[in-house]
Amino acid sequence: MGRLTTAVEATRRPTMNDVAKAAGVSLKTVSRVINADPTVQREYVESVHAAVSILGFRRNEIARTLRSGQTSSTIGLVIEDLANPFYSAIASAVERVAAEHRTLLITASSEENPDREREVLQELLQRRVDGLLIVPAGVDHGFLRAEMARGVPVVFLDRPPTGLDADTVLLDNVGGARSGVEYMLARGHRRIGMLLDSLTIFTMRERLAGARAALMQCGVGFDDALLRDDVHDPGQASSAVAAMLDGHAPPTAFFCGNNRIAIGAALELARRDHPAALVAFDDFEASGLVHNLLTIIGYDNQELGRRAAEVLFRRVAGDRSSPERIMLSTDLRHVRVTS
Amino acid sequence: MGRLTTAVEATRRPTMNDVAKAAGVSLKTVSRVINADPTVQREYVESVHAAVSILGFRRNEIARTLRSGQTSSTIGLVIEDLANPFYSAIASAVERVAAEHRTLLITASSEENPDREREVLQELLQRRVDGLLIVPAGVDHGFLRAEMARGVPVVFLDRPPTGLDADTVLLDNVGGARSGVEYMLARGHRRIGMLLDSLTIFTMRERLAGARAALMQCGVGFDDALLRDDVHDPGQASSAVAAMLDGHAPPTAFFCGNNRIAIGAALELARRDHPAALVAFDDFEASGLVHNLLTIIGYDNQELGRRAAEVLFRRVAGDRSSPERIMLSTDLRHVRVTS
DNA sequence: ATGAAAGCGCTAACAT
DNA sequence: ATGTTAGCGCTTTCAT
Repeated sequence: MGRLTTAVEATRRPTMNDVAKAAGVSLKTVSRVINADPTVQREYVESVHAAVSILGFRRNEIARTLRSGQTSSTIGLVIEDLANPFYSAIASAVERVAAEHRTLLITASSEENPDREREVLQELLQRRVDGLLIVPAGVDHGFLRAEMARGVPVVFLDRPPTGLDADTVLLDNVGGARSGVEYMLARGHRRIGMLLDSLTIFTMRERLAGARAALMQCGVGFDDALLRDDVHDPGQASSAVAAMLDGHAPPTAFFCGNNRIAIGAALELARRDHPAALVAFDDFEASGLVHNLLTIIGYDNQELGRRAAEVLFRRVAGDRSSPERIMLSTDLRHVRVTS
Repeated sequence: MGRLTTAVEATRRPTMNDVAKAAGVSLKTVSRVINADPTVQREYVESVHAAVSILGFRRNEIARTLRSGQTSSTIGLVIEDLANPFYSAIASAVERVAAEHRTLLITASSEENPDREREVLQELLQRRVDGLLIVPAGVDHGFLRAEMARGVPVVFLDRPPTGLDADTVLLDNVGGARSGVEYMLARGHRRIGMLLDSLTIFTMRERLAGARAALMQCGVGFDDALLRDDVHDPGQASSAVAAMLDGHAPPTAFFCGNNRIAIGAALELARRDHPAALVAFDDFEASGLVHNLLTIIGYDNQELGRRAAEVLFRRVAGDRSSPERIMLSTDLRHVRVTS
């Protein structure tokens, strides 16, 4: 018998009412104690705390959020893929800022799928998050306008929104790419292979534009034969490098649109012991292992997330000034100067 | 006047009641339509949908969760640091499984701080998550027992819980380390430097034990002078390697407790053009850039998160069988065979 | 300083 | 097939 009753029976979770009964006070007094309202007798405070601890009471945030109307102390971050270090750096920085505001972070991956992105945004809005941070997968975000009007702050990172005016934090993609390519040109390179992910991605278009601008300004011109887009991973980057090196008039340098492309390119060069130079967007921890001349177009990769989160929490706190556009500058990091 | 009233006024969010009025039906009919209850006249279904779309109604999940009692369709993952690729791989895999269950993921970093870990767990429980996945930072988790009895499933990953019996998914740290070191011994290495993060971390103790077992079994014995623990990042790993190589009777090989240590060690060897061999836990994307003989003690780094999440959702679905202990095997990956 | 009553937005139980 | 009533666990009036 005893064993039966003490066995795994889903013990009902104690509510404030249970605590009130146990402590011999009213429900409201419990609420006051839980919320550290100073207008409660010390005696009551103590007995409530005792009851809380005995019963294992834990306030139901769901109920609190519903009644008090507004803040769920939760924000949502929509990115492409948490496994990619670029995005996990953003998530990590956002989470840190959120913690300072006693807010939890829901991370959701869109997997570059606009439909999935929309779905995930709906789910986040249904949960009444206090705000949204979005690395847009590129569709129209007009459907968020109504939510924003209802007071849900939305901040875009890394890529601007489409069909919507909202706070946005971007990198200086054009400037970074331009100065990286200018550096290659200054070192005498004239044939620079361009390795980019899909040009449907805003950052890739911008980086290509910056690179092109440098080439044009220097009078070298832009050779379409040296461009490979839709390079999604290191393996494809390696193949692209291999193909270009095996072709006519191979490049003497490569511009890599992101760090995974840089790793793939460096691997192929290492395999061939080829001396081509590399200039690449995004730093990565193992960059020092590259034996070729390597110039990184770098930036503080936590700053993107941090700045965006800061803007978001300013909005959550009530700031209704017009949308902010922040552009983070990049710098050249000469990882390996001699090849 | 018109401009004033249409200006940014926090439009109240429409409720089911508003929809009901707009559609000329009862609240409950709206609820039925929203929940796709088939017992509603087509005519009503249509007018409700119309009202929903005109008003921009979005069901309040907070209210639904409160009333229907149980599932918030949210789970929590507590890790050390989202910026570390080891953890972001876990988070990514968990998120994928969660999405299959139409569940969102709250990620929270403990930053290796037991107090923070506890805080974060409290906050997650207050939000009534459907379940918890924890990479424990190493304190006593007995306080979770009451929650588990109340039906909140908890699964531990990468490290076992303390003071609690619960589902746990681990890597074969001992076996992996042992076979890695055995391989080095078979290649003739007798002085193997050991680079590990803090030995307060379960995985580090296990990996050390495995390495030690291989050394003892082979009759080489364990030399404390070759052990460096508390190696937290690549920089410290580089320094440790430098110090050992500059000392008496330097190692001819290094055992690296994780991938960040491996990167630091490889960097130092590359700087010196030193031929020491490396054997390292965890694969990393840039491992191919290492020029030394490199053997990786690898595993499917998404599997840890995936398996743990699968167990969790089985529990959420009601499985009350006794706690499961899953151990994932490792394999040796010979990244660079000739040095 | 404390408590009683109402109600957040929704769903469950029970009519009709 | 539809509506009415009650109530999830809490906070917010408003009394006392």
